[in-house]
Amino acid sequence: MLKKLDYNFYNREDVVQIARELLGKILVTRMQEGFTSGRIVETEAYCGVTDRASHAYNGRRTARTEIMFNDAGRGYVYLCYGVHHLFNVVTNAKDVPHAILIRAVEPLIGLDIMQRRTGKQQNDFSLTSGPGNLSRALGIETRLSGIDLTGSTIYIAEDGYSISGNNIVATTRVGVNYAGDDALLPYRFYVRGNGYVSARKH
DNA sequence: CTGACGATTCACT
DNA sequence: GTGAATCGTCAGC
Repeated sequence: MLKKLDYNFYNREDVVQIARELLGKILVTRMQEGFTSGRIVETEAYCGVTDRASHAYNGRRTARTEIMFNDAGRGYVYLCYGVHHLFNVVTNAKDVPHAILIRAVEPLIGLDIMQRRTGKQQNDFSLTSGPGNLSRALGIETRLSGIDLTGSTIYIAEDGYSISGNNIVATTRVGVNYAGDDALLPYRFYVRGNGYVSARKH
């Protein structure tokens, strides 16, 4: 049975620890097309004002990033390369702009809906591998940015499944070379051996 | 108002 | 491995 993660899960200080804990949890969307869900197998932590890789680095506060300065438990969705909708979870207290990028899930429910949304002919790993692909499969778009993750449209739940520490790989984040030394931080986590983990499996 | 560019993906060589 | 797609965002003028 599913138990939705509540405000107290998101409203904690250690964004890196939360990113690790999100592995094995279930991301659910309930849209017009129906119910879809997938188990989270890859995440990245973004540590706000002190993290050069974060959109909120150095307190950069704009219309787009404002949602990260909001209270915990919201979704932050933004458009990347004009094409891809990337889904993040906002954590920690109001005015502390921590966020966690969900980079890959393993599909659980609604495979037919996911295939329809993505137009994929086959059900291969690419269906929900990578932040752009999983958002498309689950129907997540930028217009949903700011959504309350304790609501019923998008939420994350646990079902008792857990991943042992030695099956969690910690490594550097993808596509953040511009971040100088912060690009070297081990803020990316994924499930060892899972086929849905996106590029650069080391 | 303008220009540069991105927490990516995919087709093609 | 390389390059194009594609457009909202944001700094700078």
